[in-house]
Amino acid sequence: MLDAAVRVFSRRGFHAASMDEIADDAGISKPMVYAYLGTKEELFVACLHREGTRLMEAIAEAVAPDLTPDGQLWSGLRAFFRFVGAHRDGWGVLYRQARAQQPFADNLAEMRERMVRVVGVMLAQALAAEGREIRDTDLEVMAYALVGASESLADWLADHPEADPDKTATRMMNVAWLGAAQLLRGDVWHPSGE
Amino acid sequence: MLDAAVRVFSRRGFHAASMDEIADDAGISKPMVYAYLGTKEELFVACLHREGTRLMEAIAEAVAPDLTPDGQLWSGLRAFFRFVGAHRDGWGVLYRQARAQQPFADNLAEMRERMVRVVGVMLAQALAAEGREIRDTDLEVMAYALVGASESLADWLADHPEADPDKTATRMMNVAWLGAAQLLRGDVWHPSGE
Amino acid sequence: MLDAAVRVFSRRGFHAASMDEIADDAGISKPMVYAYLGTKEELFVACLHREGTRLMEAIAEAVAPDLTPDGQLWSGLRAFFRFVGAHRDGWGVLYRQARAQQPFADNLAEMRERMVRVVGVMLAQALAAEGREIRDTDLEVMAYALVGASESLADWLADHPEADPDKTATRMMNVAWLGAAQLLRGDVWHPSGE
Amino acid sequence: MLDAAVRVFSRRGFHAASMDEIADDAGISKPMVYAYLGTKEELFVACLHREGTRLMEAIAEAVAPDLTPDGQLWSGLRAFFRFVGAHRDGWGVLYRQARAQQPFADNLAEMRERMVRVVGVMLAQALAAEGREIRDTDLEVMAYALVGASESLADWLADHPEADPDKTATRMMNVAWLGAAQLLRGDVWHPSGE
DNA sequence: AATGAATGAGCTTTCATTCAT
DNA sequence: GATGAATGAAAGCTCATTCAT
Repeated sequence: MLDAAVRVFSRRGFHAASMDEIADDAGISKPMVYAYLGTKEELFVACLHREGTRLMEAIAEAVAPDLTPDGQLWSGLRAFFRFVGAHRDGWGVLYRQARAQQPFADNLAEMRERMVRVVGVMLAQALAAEGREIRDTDLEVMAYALVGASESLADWLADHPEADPDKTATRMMNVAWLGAAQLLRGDVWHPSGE
Repeated sequence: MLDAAVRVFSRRGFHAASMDEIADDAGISKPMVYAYLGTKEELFVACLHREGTRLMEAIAEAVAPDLTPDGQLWSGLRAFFRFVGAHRDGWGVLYRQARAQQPFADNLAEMRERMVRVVGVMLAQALAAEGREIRDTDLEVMAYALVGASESLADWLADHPEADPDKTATRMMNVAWLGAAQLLRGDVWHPSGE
Repeated sequence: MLDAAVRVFSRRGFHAASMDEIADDAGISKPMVYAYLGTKEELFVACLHREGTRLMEAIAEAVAPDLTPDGQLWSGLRAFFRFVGAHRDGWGVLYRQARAQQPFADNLAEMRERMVRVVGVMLAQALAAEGREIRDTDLEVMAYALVGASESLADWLADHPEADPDKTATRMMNVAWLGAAQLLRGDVWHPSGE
Repeated sequence: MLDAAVRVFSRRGFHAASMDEIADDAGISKPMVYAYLGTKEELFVACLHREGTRLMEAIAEAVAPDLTPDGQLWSGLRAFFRFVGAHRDGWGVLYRQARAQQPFADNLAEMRERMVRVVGVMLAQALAAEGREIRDTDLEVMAYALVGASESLADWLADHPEADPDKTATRMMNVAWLGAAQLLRGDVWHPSGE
């Protein structure tokens, strides 16, 4: 039943989507939508929540704890891009929508935090394995950058229907891991002469 | 006068923003807004255009052609994060809004393409300097990832008013450049055993 | 429910009539008006159509094909003036409004054409009965004049609530038929000495 | 200066005409329009008045008191149709407009009354010349019918730019005068068997 | 004397939301 | 329990009308 809502929100965007169309698409009457899922905002949050959960589960399932750090990252990225590839409409637009509609910024922020935390843990483990450490803020920002780069490529993937999710994941891995690997080794770039 | 519009669009989002509120915020009457800037859509495009131009100029001004590749990237990133830090509203309108509102996706896409192209050129120059080359698609995707990571950190910066733009730029540089440097040297990560 | 619309359009004119007033007058809420009858223009066309159809039917019903030509004309005129007398509002909408509002001129023109054609056929039959004939343009203009005279008297009737429709019809018949009868006999007036 | 107003009212209709366009067309600024001619309604009345006066004058000038009754009618009709032919826009639309806009109904009614009275006088003179008389109401209605038929043909003329005013006048004369002549002779049509 | 700039008020239209059946 | 019917509220946009220069 949420499927209809996701479809319509994806197709039209949050504001342009009308409860009429959602009810129609779901094959039930409008009052039922209100009875089961409440306000339009609540409905959107519900969509967001479900899609977010599914994504998280898909990734969590893929990241086996016994893998090496780069193996974990790779598995996670691949799962992520596969999910986006399979739910181009749902994910891409839900995400893009949520980012733009102030009222949902918090819901989204929370989701992103969770992803950032997961990535952060991976990085921390990798660091520990190398016997090195890094400031928490740096870790967070780095994780942010990786998540952001992934989101951006996810957008790119959603806009290029013919693109291959796995290949996209490989590319992201190259950008991410090689950079990260350097950092993990202690190589640090800093502005020269300042 | 566009300032008010940028503020309100950023605060509310495109749809939720009402022309009444924009007029109020600007301290003029609604008909004046229409007289000077036309339709709500045209108004938004005008905001988009101005903010985009400002951002581009800020970056272009910073990137001196006689710098080394990493010097260019660093200058560009620093200018970018400084701009975002100083124009949080503008950034909100530019990216968070425009990305989600179908009608403006094109305007935004064009701008992003320009940035991606600029970054791509930098990378290509660096490659040439090393005597190496890379497939165009890979270049594009890589540039996309860098731009995306920057956008994401920009969001982070916009949400953390106390954060320092220059420090954020440095962090981004670390993620970006070290990773890129590896790639430029020919190191390629690929899924093992698949 | 169209009744309210006809009343208000007749009272205010197309432009000056507000959907609010129509909804009020109908005792329902504005969105209902839109749900049932669509746009203001569509609503007006609907009014036009209904009133026009009613008028045509009233006349068609009255004009029995087995009557003599003057009997037909008389029956038609009587039906016409009775209708106008009974539906003063409707008449107002039909003619006074539609004639002036460019977008509806066509709808009206079509109806008037139908009336002109009917009158033209009557005249032609009468001519044939007398073994005479007349140029088509003359016929059309004559029919036009008769229809116009009738419309004018209809206006007069609509403005004089105490006037008797049948008497008005008789008067119109006198003007119309005696003049026509002359013409049919071949008497033609022409400017002397020119 | 009224010319511009007449042009614009003709082109657009009363409501659709904007004061901006009128001022533009007149080559002066809007406040001047208000200074010289007042409200939009007042402006329209002024147009109506001027056009009406011109029409009346054109007719009055043509109707010499020493003519025979049919000579007077003919001269009047010819002047009328010539005027309409020469001012197709102005007259046709002003008239059609005024008829539809409630607020101006009175102004228009007054003008029409004047014409009816003039025609009535002609008919009464003709009657007197024949030594016959007729009830006042009948006279009025007859005059109304003639005026109405003329208006209708004027509309027709305004819509057929290639039509010849004098020919139209002749046709109207045929319809009008032959019918009237009969009536003047005492021939009266009345519903048979009722 | 003439105008550019400004606005209050109003109109059509659309929805999220709820009764009454 | 489910719905067709209904509405309050608001939004975009326009225009007759007037100041302040």
